Parts: sequence; structure tokens; C-alpha cells
Amino acid sequence: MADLAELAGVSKITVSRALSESPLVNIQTRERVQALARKHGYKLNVSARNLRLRRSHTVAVIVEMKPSSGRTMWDPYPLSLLGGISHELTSAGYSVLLTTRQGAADAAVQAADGLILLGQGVRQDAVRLYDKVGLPMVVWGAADQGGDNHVVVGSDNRQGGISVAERFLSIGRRNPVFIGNPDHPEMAQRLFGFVDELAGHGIKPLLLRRNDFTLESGIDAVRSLHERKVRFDAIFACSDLLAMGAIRALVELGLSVPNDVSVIGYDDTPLGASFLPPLSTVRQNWQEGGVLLARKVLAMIHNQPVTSQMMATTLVVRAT
Amino acid sequence: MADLAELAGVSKITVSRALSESPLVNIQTRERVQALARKHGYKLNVSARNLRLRRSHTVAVIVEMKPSSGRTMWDPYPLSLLGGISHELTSAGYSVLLTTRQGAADAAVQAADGLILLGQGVRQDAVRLYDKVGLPMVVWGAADQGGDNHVVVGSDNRQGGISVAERFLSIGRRNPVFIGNPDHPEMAQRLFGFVDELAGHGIKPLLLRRNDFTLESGIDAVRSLHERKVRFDAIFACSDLLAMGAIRALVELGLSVPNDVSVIGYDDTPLGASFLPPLSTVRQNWQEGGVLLARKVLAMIHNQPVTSQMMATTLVVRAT
DNA sequence: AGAGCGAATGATATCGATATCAAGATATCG
DNA sequence: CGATATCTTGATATCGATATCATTCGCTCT
Repeated sequence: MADLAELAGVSKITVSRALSESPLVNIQTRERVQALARKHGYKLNVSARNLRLRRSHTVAVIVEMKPSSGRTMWDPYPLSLLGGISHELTSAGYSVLLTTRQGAADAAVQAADGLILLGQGVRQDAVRLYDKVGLPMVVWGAADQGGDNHVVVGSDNRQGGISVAERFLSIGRRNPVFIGNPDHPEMAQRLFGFVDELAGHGIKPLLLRRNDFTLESGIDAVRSLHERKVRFDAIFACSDLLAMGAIRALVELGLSVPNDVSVIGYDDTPLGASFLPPLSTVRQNWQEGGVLLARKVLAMIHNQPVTSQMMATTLVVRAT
Repeated sequence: MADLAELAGVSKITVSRALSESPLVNIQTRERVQALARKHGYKLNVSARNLRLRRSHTVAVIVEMKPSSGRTMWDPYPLSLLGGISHELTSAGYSVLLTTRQGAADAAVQAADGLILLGQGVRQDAVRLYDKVGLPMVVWGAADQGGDNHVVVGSDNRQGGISVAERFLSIGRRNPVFIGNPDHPEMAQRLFGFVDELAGHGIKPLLLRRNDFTLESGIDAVRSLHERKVRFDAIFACSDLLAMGAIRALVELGLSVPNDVSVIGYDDTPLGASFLPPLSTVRQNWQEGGVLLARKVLAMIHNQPVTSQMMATTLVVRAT
């Protein structure tokens, strides 16, 4: 900037003003300086500006990783959120700093103006860790009771569970099974909604715990039910892949879907819709969720009042 | 830091050294300062450090968006790369700045020490744009001829196309169809390999252009072939989804896969493997690609010699 | 005892931008 | 014509860290 100032025959500060479109400089001066800047390929030093302005225009997105591997990054779930987040933040002139959580809070995170946390961590430990950083934070997941200085956005998992239960009841199912992992706070909410609604009609579903949410896992689940000679006529699977696996296993076993067993998945992935038969499922709009996350951090950064929000889910009844 | 210095009764610079584990300070002083820092929740100002050290320890990842919507972010393709990239860079102490390309080069990008570009853009325009920034850059995609100051990493698409052609030839197919979008540089390479290899045996495949790489698009493609009464006995689809759609349409039309028509997809997505029938496909290892991209930028940042590299592809023959 | 050395600490300048306040140049008004 | 308002520009301090060079102190060696 000093070099530019010399070239243009003005002072540094005038250059600064010219480049930031300040109305304080004469239009001709401004254009002359801007032309020179382009010509010489001037590049603003973002660190310097951030230092002076005491902000970074950056939001850190922290993706919770399963301890085992980098597997989570492969799952479509955090990544679809990322789409919405990234779009919204860049539109607002903010940058997205992507971090995968590994161990302690990263130093780089502290450079951010705000945090978005995807995945609460087992027993909220991720949330607690980043709460300490003291930055505006928005967490994706299930609403929590703790009145901390952060806000939660998620889809209404409890309502999702309830809507599945209602559907099963309305078509006369009496022996439903829940497949998923209740340690996962979001799935726990689905389970609670499911169980509570059924309990109102004197029905107690079977809980089948699955840690993986893959097609294979769904196949396994149904096979194990069959081997244990469990009687069941409805399956609520916590992911579309689980559901599709379950259906495949059911068909192999000679059972008809949905005549013998109803199956409802979760997420409404594109694949479920084109599955044969088309999968019934609970839709949660992730792209929109990402946008919401982004808007909330931005609001917090600008000291506007922000509240937690659960997005509505929709039961999509197709053929299963 | 100045406050800490006062608390500890030493100078700022000693605090700085103590916190960066410099051997220049007395161990007791160091620990005393560190304890104070923890106690008072001291946070390093990253902008200031970056300004002084003239580096940012940040690599910008630019995701090419289709102009229409944020759709690209949904596709598994750039996102799986991101997994590998993110893992590798954070391990090396670098941060990942995620940007979606929209219009001109973002100012924030210039803060980075290096660039990773996912998607070359139509006619290389994205590459050209970011080449101007003058930072170390690694591009994911098809190798290009231009001897610019960047490096390309990708899978060997040409080889992928050749291997599919070889397979079709070896099982006696004479009327193959290619489904994909040759405007996309990577797919163009697949097409060239496919065509060249077949040409050696006097066979000229039919090119069926498809801009979407969805299941529906695959279904459409096969239907249009059928309507036009085209004779074909093999399909090379440029994505697994296209291939699965094609198979579904073939089955609907009463054709047998692979007896009447062989189908080979691309990418080896988990879904293809669990498809019924299990999908034959060309595997490219994206996670590894991401790691490679990251390593190359880091090497370039450290002024080590770096060359473009194409990763081998594997033909995975399953049931189709 | 004085030179020489190493360990520990400090003073100062610097990275590249912007905020604040001051001041010169020009225009407007009574 | 002088006084005041407006436009334009500049000088200086500052953001929070680190590099460089200087200094202090205690110790060993001859």
C-alpha cells in the first residue's frame, strides 16, 4: 500500500480510502489509485486488516469426527449442511473455516468471529469444549436442556418419531421395531417421540440397537430379528440406508413390504425416492438447516437476539 | 499479552517466548507464564501473528459450483475429496478455508498460503482465474496441456475409459454406448480412452450426452435409446447413479443385465456395491485423492518440487 | 582479578492495514 | 472581503504479535 501511495503520489491512507470506496476521496483520485492497484496486482493483506479491525469475517465450522476414522466426513449428513452454510456465509461476505475436531480446541478456531458445531459429541462433550472458547456458537443437533451461551438448530426429531408412530397406528400395526442408536442424541429424540406416542395406545416397540447406519447394517438387523423369531409388522429405521437394507433383507426372507411389514426410513435421501419400492421416510431439509445455522451465527455475531429453533419434519409416505 | 506480562512481572516478549515453548526462557518462568495464561483464559490473536510471520497457515479450498444452484455441494464427489484434504491439512497444522466459487476471486482467498481447486470450470476458466492470484495451487481434474504455474491431481480418466472398453471387447460386445457429458474435462478423457481403445478393434461407440448424473437421467437415457430403436449391447455410464438408472430402465423394458446389455458405471460408490444386481464400475479413490491434493499444496508452499499426478483407476467387475 | 562465555531477559522496530484528529484548499455566504 | 462551511488530504497512533540486537547477571578459566 505504501508503494502504491508513492506511485500515485498520495499518502497511504488515501490509498486505503480509495480502495475501500470511501466517499472521502476525490473520485478522480480514487479511480487513479484503483487503476494503479489493478495494474500492479496489488493484494490486500487480510491479516493486517483483521488485526486492525479486530474481526476476521470468518466463521469456523467444526465437524465432529467419529474417533475411529475420518468416516464422518464421508457421510452425506454434515456435508449437506455444509452446502447451505457455505452458501449463506459467503453471500454475507464471511469465510468458512473448516475444521475437523480432533482433541483440543484448535488455535485457528479462535481466529473466527463465530462457531458452527456439527455434531454435539457423546454426552455433549464437544459442545462443552467449544462453549469455553466464548465465541458466538450455533450447534446442529438435538435441543439440550443446559442453558449455555449457545443456540441449537436441528430438526424436530421428537416430532419425526411421533409422526412415524402415528402412521403405524393408523394402518393398524401392533408390533413395531425401532432400529438406530439411542446414544446419538438426535436418534434418542426420535425414539422418545416414537415410544411415547405408541405408549398412548398401549404399544411398546422393540428397540434394536445399531451403531452403523449402512445398508449392510439394515440387512443384519432384520436377519437377527428373524433368527430370534421376533414377531414384528413395522420397522422405523433411523436412516434411509438402514431402511433400504431392512427391506432388502425382508424381501430375501420372503416377506412382503408393506403388506407383511411396513418400513419407514429417515432423511429422505434422493436414493430412497428412487428405491424399488419407493421408500417412505421422514424428510429433514438439510440445505435449509445449513442456511439457518449460518443466519443464526451471523445474527449472534451482530449482537442480535437469537433463539434455538427446531425445524419441522415431514412424513413422506411412499410405497413401503 | 501485555497484560500477562504485567501479571507475571516480565516483558511481553518473554511471555511470547514462554507461550511458544522457546528454549530461551527459564523453565520456571515459562511454566509460571503458561499457568497464568490458562488461568486468565488468554487467547492468541491469530491475525497479529499471521501479520508478523507473513503467512497464514491456511489453505483455501475452492469448490466449483454449477451456476444454477448450490447443487454441486450436495454431490458426494467434491465432498469426499474434502474429507481427505481436511484430514491431511489439519494434521499438518494448517487450516482449511472453504469457498464456493461465485464470480470473481474472493479477497479472503488471498489470505491463504495455497489453493486447492475442485473442478476446473468450463473450458478451464476457473483454473485461469485462480492462476492469476499467484499462489501455490493444486487442481483436481483432468490433466491439462497448459504449462501454468499449477499442478493437477486426478484419477486417470483415460485409463478408466480404456479399461471399460477392454472389458466390453473381452466379452464380445459390439455395440457400446457412452453416457455422460464430454464438456466435462474428466468425462471427456474417459470418452477418449473408451473411443480410442474401441477404434483399435473397428468399433465406434454411440455417444449419448447427459448433463445430469442422476438416477432419473440414466432411466431417461435408456428410454430414449429404446424409443429411437438403437441397437446396443453395452453401456458405459459416467457415474454409478447413471448406471443404476440405466439398469432399472433396462429391466423395465424386459432386457436382461448383463445377458442382453452389459453396464459399467463410474466411481464405485457404496451404493453401487449394494445395488441389485451389484454394479460393475470403475473405482477412483477420492479420499486418497484428497490426501494427495493436500500433500502437494503443502509441498509447493514449502518450495519443494511438485509434479502433476494421475491416480490409477481400477475396474471392479461385479454382476452387471 | 579480569576476560570470556552462556543463560535469561528486555528495548525497539516491524508486519500492513485503518481510526482519529488536524490541516490545507476551495467554495459559499452575508 | 473576511468568515464559515465543505471537500480533500495527510500525520500519527494503533491493532497484537515476533525478530533482532542489546543488556544484565552469574559463572568458569587462566
